[in-house]
Amino acid sequence: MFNDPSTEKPAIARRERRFAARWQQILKAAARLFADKGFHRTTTREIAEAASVSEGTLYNYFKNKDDILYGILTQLVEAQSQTNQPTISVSMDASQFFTDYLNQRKKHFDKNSIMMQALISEILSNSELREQYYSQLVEPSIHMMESLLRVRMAIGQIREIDAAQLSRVFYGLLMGLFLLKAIGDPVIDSHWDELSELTTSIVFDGLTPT
Amino acid sequence: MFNDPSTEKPAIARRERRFAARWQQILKAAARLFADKGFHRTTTREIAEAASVSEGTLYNYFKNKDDILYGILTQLVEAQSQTNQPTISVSMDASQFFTDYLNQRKKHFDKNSIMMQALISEILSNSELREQYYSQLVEPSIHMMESLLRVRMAIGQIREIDAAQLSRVFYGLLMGLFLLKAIGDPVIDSHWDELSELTTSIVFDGLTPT
Amino acid sequence: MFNDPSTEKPAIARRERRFAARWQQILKAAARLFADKGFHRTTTREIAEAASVSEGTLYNYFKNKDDILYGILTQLVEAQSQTNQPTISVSMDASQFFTDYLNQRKKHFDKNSIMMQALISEILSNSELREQYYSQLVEPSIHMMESLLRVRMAIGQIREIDAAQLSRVFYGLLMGLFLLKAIGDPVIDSHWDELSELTTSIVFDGLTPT
Amino acid sequence: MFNDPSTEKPAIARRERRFAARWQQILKAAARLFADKGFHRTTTREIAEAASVSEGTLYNYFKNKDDILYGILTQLVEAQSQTNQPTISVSMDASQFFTDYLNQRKKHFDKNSIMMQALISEILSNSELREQYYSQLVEPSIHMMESLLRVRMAIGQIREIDAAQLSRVFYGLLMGLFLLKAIGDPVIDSHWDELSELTTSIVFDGLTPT
DNA sequence: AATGAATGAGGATTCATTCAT
DNA sequence: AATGAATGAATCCTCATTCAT
Repeated sequence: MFNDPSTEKPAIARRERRFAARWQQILKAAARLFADKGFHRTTTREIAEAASVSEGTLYNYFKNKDDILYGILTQLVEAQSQTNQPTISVSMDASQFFTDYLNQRKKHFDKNSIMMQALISEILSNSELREQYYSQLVEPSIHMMESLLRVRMAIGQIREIDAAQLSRVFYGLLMGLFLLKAIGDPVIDSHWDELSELTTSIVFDGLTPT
Repeated sequence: MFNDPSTEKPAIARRERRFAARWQQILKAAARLFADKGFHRTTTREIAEAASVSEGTLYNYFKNKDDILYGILTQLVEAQSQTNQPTISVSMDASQFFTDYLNQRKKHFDKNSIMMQALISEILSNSELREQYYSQLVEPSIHMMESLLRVRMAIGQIREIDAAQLSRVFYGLLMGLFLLKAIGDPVIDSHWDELSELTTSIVFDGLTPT
Repeated sequence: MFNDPSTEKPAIARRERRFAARWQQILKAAARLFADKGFHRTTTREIAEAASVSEGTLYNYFKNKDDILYGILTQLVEAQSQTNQPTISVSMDASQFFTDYLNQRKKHFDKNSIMMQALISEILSNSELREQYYSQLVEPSIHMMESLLRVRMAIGQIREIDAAQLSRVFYGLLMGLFLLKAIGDPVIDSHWDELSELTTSIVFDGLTPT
Repeated sequence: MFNDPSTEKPAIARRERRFAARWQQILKAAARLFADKGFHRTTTREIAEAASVSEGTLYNYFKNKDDILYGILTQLVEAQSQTNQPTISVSMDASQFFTDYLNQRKKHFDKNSIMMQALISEILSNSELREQYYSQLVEPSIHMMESLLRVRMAIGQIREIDAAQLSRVFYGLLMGLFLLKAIGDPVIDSHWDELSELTTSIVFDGLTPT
């Protein structure tokens, strides 16, 4: 009788929004803790406290502790899919494009660094998570990079190299720098913002003196 | 009663060798398990079983479970200090030298990959271990690379770039490729042996078409 | 949402009562076991079983196994502080007063004998517990006894003796008799109720024949 | 052939003496540790170290850890049986006799206080040990005291009181004072040497003012 | 939907005892 | 007879998960 869709749907939407907000709130708290002390050293009690909810409530939003980890992955995938698209203009100068691309990746790292740090450690010791991480985050990135490189090669802006390998080398470089930062290297940390240009300079012009 | 060194010292030496052997045996077993399922998902019972000793025996060789981790680190440090020395001949062609260096690092990675995988995950979530890892393994490597680069710059074999940053970029590249392999990228895996040359080619000659 | 104190406070109070009840329930069970087989021979599993809770629940009420011991001490201190007050009427005949006092202590012993037996053994081998026991239970008792004695001396009901030492002798006597009972002496056990009078008779009239 | 008893027996005796010496050495070390930290908090490794022998050697001298405790008891029983005899002279003045007796007990306590402290805690939580302690140490002492008292009563030196109970009261008093000292009462500790006279004075002359 | 007490399986660690050398 | 490494049962405690309120 009272089921007026015009009032009911907003109610559902509101509930969904509330749910999503709480979900995020828990996720954020957990990510911060995972990044800080690692997944296994973080207790559900700590997560609950940090998220200002009770321990029981966690289980209304996540199936179990592992599920929070997968939630962070999902979040990261979404973040990346939003960042990736608006990147390229073929006409642009190749090295400028490359610097831009690196900067964009760096921005993405910076913005999501807590979630990435929350995951990275577990990725290396949890094979299921690792596979999902690879197929949902790493592979798409590499594939996109690969096809961008192919385009540049096709129009002669960069020389012909195995694009599959080249894209891996670049992706590896990015991960490596991120890792080195995470491990606490002071030089990387203090020059974090100049690294894109340095890398571009190395990669495009080479080390051979002119 | 009669402290005949010719009989007593060997007895002590034998004991020491037995101790070292057992220590290694446990360490190896633990490293394999840590690399496979992570430190926290590995139980002391599993380590004991894999090392064919009793659980109690573990504690005759290691203060606690964490101590095994530090033992692996110690082992890695030793392995690296043995690998690092015989590196360079200044006269050599710069890009050849670079390829050799990468190959040597790669060999080191390959030989100690289990121990590295055993550590890497924990490094990212255990700050004490991380600091030790950085100061005992990463920093020395980077410093060595840095001084090698300075020499090459001084003699004009490579152009002048901030050596501190450059060495980080290279070290990051190495770590990143190792990580990408650990994460299971098939392209990296199947071309693992060609990567040194590819990387040298990129880094020295650049991507710009000639 | 509406913080109606009339409903909220009782809820908290109810929780507190529930907590206190469980706390007591565990304490009682533990005290009985400690008194019977000693602290170290009692396992947390046994305590849990005897208290009809799970092992984990113990740790919602006590920080660790030692903490149960300190809980028993706390309980004893409270019991004593309630018993101690209603003791004296100065006008009373000195030996009558003394008998009354002994009887009162005896009643206290009897009522709390399980808790005392639970503690006594550990007190002798755990210095921190011993110090707390001394300062919270023994010393106050002795001090009270001492001041009572001083009053009686002042009004000439008992002769002048070092009150500090005298009160220790009495307190020691009480402890010794309690111990002798705990050790299982049959004579003490069967004459437990007459001991106050006997002791008074010895202490006041002396052993010298009249 | 070579079994010349005149040389063999001393050899055996020497071996026995060596055995007894080691046995004592271990016992002393253990008693000190038990007295200090309690039986359960003392490990066999600690005993071995304190006695300068290996852990395995302990088991050549004692069946198990408990057996060391019974060894201490045995030692104490011997010590007491040697102390007890040369005590009394009926002719002596009763209160002098009593002071002497207390002093002798006190000396015994002082001399064996470490062994007593080693045992006392366990006695209260180990029923088998307690029973042995009672029948071998407490009961004989009480019985001796009782018969001494009966003699004094018979000759009219002290008035007629139930000797069984009286001897318990005295024994309890002694134990209580010892306990109070063990618990760390400073007054008892600093007046330890005057307590015999004070006690005699109380017990013989009573508290009633003359 | 939220709470947090209760649960109990699981895990690291200790330690008395054994036994090969 | 002495040693001390090896053993593994036993124990305390933690923590993810459940469920009654």
